[in-house]
Amino acid sequence: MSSQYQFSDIEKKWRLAWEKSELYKIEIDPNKPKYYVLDMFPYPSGSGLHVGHPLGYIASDIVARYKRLKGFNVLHPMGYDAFGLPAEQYAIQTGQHPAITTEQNIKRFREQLNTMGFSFDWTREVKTCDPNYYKFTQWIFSLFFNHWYDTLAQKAKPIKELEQHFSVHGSKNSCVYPGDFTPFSAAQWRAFSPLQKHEILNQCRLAFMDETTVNWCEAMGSILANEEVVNGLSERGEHPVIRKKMKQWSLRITAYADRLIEGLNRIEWSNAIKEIQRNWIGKSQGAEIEFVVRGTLKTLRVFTTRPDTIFGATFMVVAPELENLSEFCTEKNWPSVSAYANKSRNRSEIERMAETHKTGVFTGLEAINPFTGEPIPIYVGEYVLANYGTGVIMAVPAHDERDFAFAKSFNLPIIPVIKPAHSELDLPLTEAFSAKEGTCFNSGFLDGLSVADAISAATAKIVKAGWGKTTVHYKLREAGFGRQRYWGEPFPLVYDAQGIPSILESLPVELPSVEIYKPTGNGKSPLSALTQWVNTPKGIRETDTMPGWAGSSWYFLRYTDPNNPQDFASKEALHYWNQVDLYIGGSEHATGHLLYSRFWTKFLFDLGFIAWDEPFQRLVNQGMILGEDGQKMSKRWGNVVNPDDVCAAYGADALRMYEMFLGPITDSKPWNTQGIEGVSRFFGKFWRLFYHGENWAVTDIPATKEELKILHKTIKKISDDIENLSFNTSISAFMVAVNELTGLQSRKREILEPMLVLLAPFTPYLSEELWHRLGNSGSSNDKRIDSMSIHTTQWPMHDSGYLTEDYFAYPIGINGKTRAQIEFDLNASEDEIQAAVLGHAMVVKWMAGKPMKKFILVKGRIVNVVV
RNA sequence: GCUCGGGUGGCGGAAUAGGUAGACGCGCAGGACUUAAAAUCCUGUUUUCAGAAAUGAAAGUACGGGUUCGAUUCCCGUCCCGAGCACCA
Repeated sequence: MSSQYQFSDIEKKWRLAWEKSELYKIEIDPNKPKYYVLDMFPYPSGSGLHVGHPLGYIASDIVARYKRLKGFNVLHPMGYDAFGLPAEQYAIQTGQHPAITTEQNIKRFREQLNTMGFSFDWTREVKTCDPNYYKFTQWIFSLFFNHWYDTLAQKAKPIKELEQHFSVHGSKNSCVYPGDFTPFSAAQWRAFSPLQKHEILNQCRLAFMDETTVNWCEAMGSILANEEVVNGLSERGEHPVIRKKMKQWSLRITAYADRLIEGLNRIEWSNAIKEIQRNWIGKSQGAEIEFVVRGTLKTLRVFTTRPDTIFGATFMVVAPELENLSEFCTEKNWPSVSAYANKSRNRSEIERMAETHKTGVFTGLEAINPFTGEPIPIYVGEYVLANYGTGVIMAVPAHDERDFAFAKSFNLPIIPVIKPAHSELDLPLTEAFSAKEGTCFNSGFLDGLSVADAISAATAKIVKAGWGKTTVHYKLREAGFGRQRYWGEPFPLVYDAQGIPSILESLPVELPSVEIYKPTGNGKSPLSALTQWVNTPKGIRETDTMPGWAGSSWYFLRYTDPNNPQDFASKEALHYWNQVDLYIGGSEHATGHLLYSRFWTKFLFDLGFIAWDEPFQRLVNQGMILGEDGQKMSKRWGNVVNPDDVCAAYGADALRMYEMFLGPITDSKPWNTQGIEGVSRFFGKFWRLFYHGENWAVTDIPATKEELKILHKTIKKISDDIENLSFNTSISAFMVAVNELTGLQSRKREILEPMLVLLAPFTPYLSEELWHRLGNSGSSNDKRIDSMSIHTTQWPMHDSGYLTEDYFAYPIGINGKTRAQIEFDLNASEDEIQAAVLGHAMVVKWMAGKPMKKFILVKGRIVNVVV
């Protein structure tokens, strides 16, 4: 056995030993409290890892190991989000089946993870592309299909119950979300054809077919989700994206909008992520108001959050995409209006956003402002969006910047109705006064009211007069759930001759093999070419596949019981492992995965499958590790550091320790290759506490009070720091302790053995090795290595008795400036201390004969003399 | 533009129920060991001024104010950086 620290031999030896003994395999154990610590599901890319990737895994592994040592039964699994575009793109390029390349990537990924010494229970590995897994993804989809949302009960209910309701009561009191179908009676329902029934039920199902404007990317031959489009270009590849009507499956996430906002108050996530989700859901409280179109029986319904400004509404604007646009236009004006509308419709998002000034066309019609009775012109204008609110606005140019700009270009009247509470407006206005505080004027019965009061007063009047109602609108859109792609979960359904879908009960519906992976270009997936597969005795299959986020929206539940063939997870496993206690991953998933997972969790909660409705109790977003030049690590900049190289040169323990030492886990910070030397030197120093030259130097001599103080101070610090995920400071504490012990030439088992346990979560290999060299090896015929592994021992308790001091060297300040330091017994009285301080030569000097005004003593902290 | 974070040595960063600013590490400088180098170890290292030195003084946590015996920490204003959202009525 070498007296030197030879990390490569040590790490290899223990890696094999741990694997052989299945050290990290866990089972339900009702006698132990559970702890579930999870890393975000990685996509097994072929390009390998850089040192930034494992950052979160190292942090979660430290917590997992710490919790185990504290006596918790820790669930710490790993798996792969294996469906998705990159594997498919690779298949298109190389003609290799994505399942094969994905499997190769997974193998390599797992090797890299194992090198770094993570304590994953690999018997629980899940892959979203495995039929044994996606069988349940398909099953959950069928649950969405078979449920509707009851707005009164605020939960999902079986569609059968709704059909029952319809056949007895018709649509009356059905409380179905969103419920904007034409009302019908029970008799009518019973008389409806299957197709008519389907069309109504489709408007109720939580998974439904939606004719929507989608983001169509020609280059990729697919629809993209809103979050996959950045500034009118595809996030991946930066291809142009246009808007296109398409029928596809969607999930009715907006039914859960309120609960998704509310739940944020009950979870420990960063403010940033909560705020992003709130913005994304974009709830606004307001009113819908009917404006009569002058000279017709028609009305235009607007949505506004500022009914207090209605006396200043001087025109209206309708969105060009509005279906029934022609109804709100005179015949004479129709040619110019429809020309404008067509142009807008065909313009891409980028073009429309690039437009700096407001455009529009007069419709020739006027509406009556219900409050003033005055007619106001109706325009069609691109700046009004069809898919938000009602697609129609009342424009108040004095108090809205966009309306102001529009009024300026069309020379429309600008009537101010709100002024600052304690000053006057400068008239004429040069810009909109859009503050949400102020006082009403020019506003009839609202004059003198504050904005808040005027909103309630105006709303009350609107409701009382029957002009409208209070409503809530959301920015959140329904979640498009179809991709015209090959490498994803097939939908478990077929359509009959009339196009009515029905669920296939026998799961999984396996993804068939194809010859050509490339999208067809006509908007259909490669599966549509497989006529034999598509045509079944029961009907025609859906050929879209599910999006990448389908499998990742529930994988954390599967880990609790990953090999269960009957259920997505057993009741017992779900009950025992419960919520994820700590979830670590990047913040880029704020509006995708993290929102969808919360949605699915709430849905499964409604159905009674799980007893909690938030998946991740505590979420931590790790920062990025930048290249040494301070730029993002990428091949393009040539600044990528490969963890394999670091492990080979310094060892996995050093990589783990150094990544944690760089700075707070949540911060982005640059990598510095020289910095890792510091960690290496620390290992050397620590090792030399055990070895003096060639010789083993640890003794059983009892430790001194001073040594015990160092140990217990460190136990307390490390325990607190891990709980707070403050790993950088715990590593400093280790270094301080080792420096102090080296100074004392302290080589006692009583100190070093607990120090090793403290270090074990950070440096699993080094700690295990020295633990065994200390003699914790059990008998040679003991086959179960975990009975003697440091990773199954107990975390030391700190004894505050060793930490209390008898004396403290007080800094003595004169008017707040430290001028001297005097040691006092901590039990000394204030009078005693004051007398001694005032008699001290330095104090006398700095008081310079001036009288003392005040004497401040903070016990154990500071003394300050005020003169 | 709006929202949320954040500005501390040459660098990564410590320290906030208000109490000795700069822990720990990197880098740098000097020294020990060595024929020499590497490795290792030791010492110093916020800035300015005075001093040969020990040391002493002043300033200092983006900037300007305020509260306080005392502010990196709390309050007000300004500037800068990062992230998110962005015609959402």
